This record gives sequence, C-alpha cells and structure tokens, in this order.
Amino acid sequence: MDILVVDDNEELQFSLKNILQDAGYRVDKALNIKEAQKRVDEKNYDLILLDWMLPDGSGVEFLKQLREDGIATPILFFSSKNEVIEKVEALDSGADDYLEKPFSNIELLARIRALFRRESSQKQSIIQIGALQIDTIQRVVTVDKEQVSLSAKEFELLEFLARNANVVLTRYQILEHINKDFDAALSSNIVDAHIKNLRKKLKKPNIIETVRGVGFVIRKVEK
Amino acid sequence: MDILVVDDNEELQFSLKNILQDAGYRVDKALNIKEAQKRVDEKNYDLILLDWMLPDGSGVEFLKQLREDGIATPILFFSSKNEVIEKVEALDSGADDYLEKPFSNIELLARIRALFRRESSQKQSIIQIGALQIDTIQRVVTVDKEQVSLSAKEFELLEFLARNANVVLTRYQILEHINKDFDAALSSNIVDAHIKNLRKKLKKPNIIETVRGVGFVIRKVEK
DNA sequence: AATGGTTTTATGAATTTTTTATGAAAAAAG
DNA sequence: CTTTTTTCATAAAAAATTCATAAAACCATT
Repeated sequence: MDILVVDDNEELQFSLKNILQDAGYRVDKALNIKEAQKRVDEKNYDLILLDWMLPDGSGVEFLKQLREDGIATPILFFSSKNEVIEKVEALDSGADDYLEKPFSNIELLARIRALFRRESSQKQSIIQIGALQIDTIQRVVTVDKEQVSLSAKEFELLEFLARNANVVLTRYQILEHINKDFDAALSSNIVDAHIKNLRKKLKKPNIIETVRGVGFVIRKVEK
Repeated sequence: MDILVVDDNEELQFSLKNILQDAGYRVDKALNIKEAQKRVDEKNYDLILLDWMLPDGSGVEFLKQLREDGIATPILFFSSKNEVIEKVEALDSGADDYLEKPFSNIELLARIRALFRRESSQKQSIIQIGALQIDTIQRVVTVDKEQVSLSAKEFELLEFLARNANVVLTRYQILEHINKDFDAALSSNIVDAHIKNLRKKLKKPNIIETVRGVGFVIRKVEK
C-alpha cells in the first residue's frame, strides 16, 4: 500500500510518515503541488493525503487536475493548523474523505482503512447529500453544519436511506435492515415512528421524502 | 446466473464480485475489452456489467460490437469515479440500463433483478419513449427532463402503458393490472379518471392517445 | 356537407377509502 | 432510573373512486 503525503509542513510530514509507516504503509512525500504532480506521474498510489492549502496553490485545484487526468486514486484531505476545510467543496470536487486538525491517529487510520476496505471500497465514510452530512466513523450527523444528536436506530435508518439515496425503500426493507431480529412485524409502524422523530430532529422535514404507497427516500436533488 | 463484470478498477471489481456473489450470482471478470471479448466468446452470460470507459476503448464500442455479432445479452452500464455516462447515447446504443457512481448495492441488485425479470419481453428498468422517461427503480418520471410527481396508481398505469407501447390496452386490461382486488367493476370510470389526471400532470396530453371504442395507447412515434 | 341523434370520452367536484403523521403511553434496554 | 424503542389510538392528509354533466366523435339521414 503506497500513500503519498502532500504537505509543506515538515513536522507534520514527519509525524504522519511515522504513524503511517508504523501501520504498515509505504509513504512518499511531496512538499508542494509541483512535486506531488511529479510523484503521481511516476507511481500509482493507493491513497493521497492532501493538505488543503499548499505553497503553490490549493489542494482542491490539484485534486481537480488529477480527476481530469483520469486518476481515480482516493484522496483524503486534511487541514493544517488554522485552515478550515470547506467540506462541501472538497467532497464535490471528488475528494473521498477529509479530516480536520487536530485529528487523532486512531481516526486517521480508521479513515484510511475505510477507504481501503475492499468489500466496501465504494462506501464513503462521509455521506453528503445537500445540507445533510453523515460521518459514519465519528457517527456525527449535521444539517447545515449544525450537529444533530440521534439515537442508534435513528442513525442506522438515516444512514441506510442516505447510502441508498434516490432509491425508494419500503418499510419492509428498512425494518429488515434496522431490526436484526424480526419476524414479519409488518403490522407495526416502527419505521413511521422513527421517521417522524428523525424529521423533527433534522429540522428540515423534507430531506426524507414520503413516497405514498411505496416507502421513503432521500433524494439527491430534492423535489 | 452468470454475470461478467468488465472494469479495469480492481478494487471495484473485487467489491462488485462480493456483492454479486453474496446475492447468489456466478461472477467472471474482465479488465478490458479484449479480455471481455474472449470471455464472451467462451461462455454465454446472462448479464454483462460494463464500465463506461476502459483502458482499450469505450464501453459503448464494445456494446455495439456485441450487438453486431448478434449477442443480445443484457448490458448494464456503470460509470467509475468521475465519469459521466451519456445516458441517451448508452440507451440508444443498445444498453439495457445504466447506473452512475456512486451507486447503492440495493439499487444495483434491484436493477439486475429487473433485467433478469425479463420473461420474454425485455423489461428495462428505464423506459424511454420520446420525451417521456420512466425510471422504475427510482420511481421518477420525467417529461422533457422535467420531473413529474405521480401517485402510486398513476405511476402503475403509466408504466403499464409505456411497457406496452404501441399496444392499445382496453380499460378492462388496465383496470385488471392496476387493481389487485376487483370484481368486474366495469361500470366504473376509474381508468378514465386516472388518464385525465395523468395527462394533466404530464403536461403533454397527447403522449397518451385515446383509441375510441377500444382503449388507450402510448405510441413510440406519436401520430 | 350539414343536421340531429347516439355513443363514447373528458372533466370537475363530491365522497369514500387508504395511507401516513403524530402524541402519548407502555415496554424494553442500558 | 433514564433513555430508547415499540405500540396504540387517533388525527390529518392524500389518493382512489364515484357521480353528474359537458364535450367530442361517430353515424345515419337528408
């Protein structure tokens, strides 16, 4: 597993390199976009850790360039000290994940594993749909950047809907997914009850759309 | 059920293989068009999952080649990261369905099931007739790319007409199809009422044509 | 071709039925 | 004991159906 760390802060470089190498990854470094471009041309990386701001441009620009060149390597953004990542911008530009300083080594490694986990290689650990954002590693949900506190079932239900965005899920499918043990408790309105509470907590009730006669859906483009 | 997955992204290959095998399908893989061609020559697949862009050419080219060779295996296109499928081009070239990244496992499996459910008539999960498009998995109807919101019965009725394009369906046939329980409620004008509302919602009333004395029809080439 | 009568279809509105939303209480879990 | 999950009864909303009537198409006759 080859990881390229792109950052101009040598200290951070050093500590990241240690953390990653200890975890068994091979690590190369680049101090700026120009250098990063050279590395990418030479080798196929499995992951690129990309600083948000670099001396010769913004990381987003580099990311866009990479995607235009057809390079699909997973990108994990992180911010150095006082930068704030524009999360939406990052994800929209094709980033796979991001991490804000200060971050724990455990979280960093968890996110890297999530990106590598092959069974779910396509499973993003952060799901962003409009104003809704679900961080499945930190188990944090935000709407318009405001944090929302959910119960376990509510979180599962929301994640399920979000991961299957645009697919109308029946009550049965949802129940099957959030209730491990259930013998056709079809008469119950568990799902409805959770949906109600979710809508209330999310503040924006129309994030979750009711499809009458079928079920519920979160659409990427709200109607 | 044999499925051939054609994609150069090994990670995606791996995860698709897992998903599909878990769902009970046998899966072969090909990393490029050349390899895919070889596989197809050796075995009759029930479905081919085809990446939009491949290292040795575009998926569309391969699709056209297959059709020219008289191979009618259903094709489901999908895009890898950051590619955008030209949906119309895909469907016109003989693809049966398409899926854009990121796609949910449930949607993928639903679309595959839909393709297999093609008893004799080909049952596409996306039906395109002139300006009318019906995505039966996402349950979205558009006319001239404008989304139209339909009730459950309206959707069923429209799908029924669209799936039987060019066939004039009697009120009885339609009623039989959209009403599970019905004992010859022939005196009712349920169908007429739904047709009326549908025409209004679809904006273009002549998508659904009345055949006096017989019933209704959606024609592929409007008269 | 125009007329009038007949049949068929279209439509608006009222009514009934079905489906969903919700508050609150009971049960279960932690 | 507190929080979460589930159930239940009921309110609210939406959709399906019916009904009465208007409009259109058809047909036979002049």
